Amino acid sequence: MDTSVSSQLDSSLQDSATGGEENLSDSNGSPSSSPQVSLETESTVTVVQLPDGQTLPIQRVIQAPQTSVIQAPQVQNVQITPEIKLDGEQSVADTQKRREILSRRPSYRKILNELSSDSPAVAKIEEETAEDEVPASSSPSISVPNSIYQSSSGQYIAVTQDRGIPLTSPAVEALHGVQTLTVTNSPTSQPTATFLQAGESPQQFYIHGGQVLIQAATGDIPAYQLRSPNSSLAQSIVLAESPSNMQSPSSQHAEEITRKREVRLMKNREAARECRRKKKEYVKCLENRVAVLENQNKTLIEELKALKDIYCHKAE
DNA sequence: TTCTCTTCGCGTCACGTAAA
DNA sequence: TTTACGTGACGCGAAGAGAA
Repeated sequence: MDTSVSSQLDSSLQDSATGGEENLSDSNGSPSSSPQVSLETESTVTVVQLPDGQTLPIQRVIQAPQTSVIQAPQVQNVQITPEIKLDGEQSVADTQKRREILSRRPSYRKILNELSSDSPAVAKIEEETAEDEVPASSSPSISVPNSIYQSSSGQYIAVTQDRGIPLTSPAVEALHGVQTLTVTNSPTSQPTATFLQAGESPQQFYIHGGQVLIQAATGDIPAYQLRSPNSSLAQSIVLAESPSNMQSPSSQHAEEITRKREVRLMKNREAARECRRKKKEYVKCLENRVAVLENQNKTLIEELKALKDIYCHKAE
């Protein structure tokens, strides 16, 4: 199942063999109950230190086969960020310090990518989530997801694959019922952004990453929630007035502030979603790593047992 | 069936960091 | 210095599980 085991053995060997920073719970019991063994290799003699303080000098009795986890040819240092270590004895007084540490922790993408550079079996987090975003920059044709969205007031907006978007929504009353929106690719837009123009209507629909920003010519600035049938995620529509139809400068300023705030919230919403996704991936990766290290620990213990048996057998 | 608890995901705020 | 971004923390609601 886990093909990453062998590739990760080398990199994480030091940690488990020397009782490194990671506090792993073995399947046999707690780390304190499992034997702690340190190996010191000199030129020809290997000193095996047992948990009871006893040391066993082994003079090259056997050569561990190449597959042995002890004979790791290229041991790499695995960066274990100390922030990951959870210390149950942390006092309340250290909360602030801990917060500082946590806030300076590199992003999950960075951590995972570092891990993956140590061991290629660890999947990298892609720079961008390409699964649900439209590669507008790579291709002039834009594929709009075939989705039906529902606003918070129960209105439906259908997005069809032939780039037309028939709308039957009072939310866009200026469109007078069913209209088709043509998709235009703004040269200045972001790669994943799409502008929609509603026929001859001055209304512009700005679609980015599942979010729709509607520029309305008239009316208030209601906020709508969109629901994609493919996901349960509620997505918001922000209606922003076009600059051609402004009232007093003060209200214009207020609306500008409101619009900026809505855009910021929308972006932050997306960012939070992405951050959670990365965090989940990161946690999954750590869990895999724990499993691998536990496995290694087990193997090392068995190997040590075998070595002891051989040694005792020879000593007799 | 109803209530309670737990888990999960979301949106928002606050803050730190890196880039412009 | 400003801006954009990433992320921890917090609160909320929905969904599921278990008990009464």
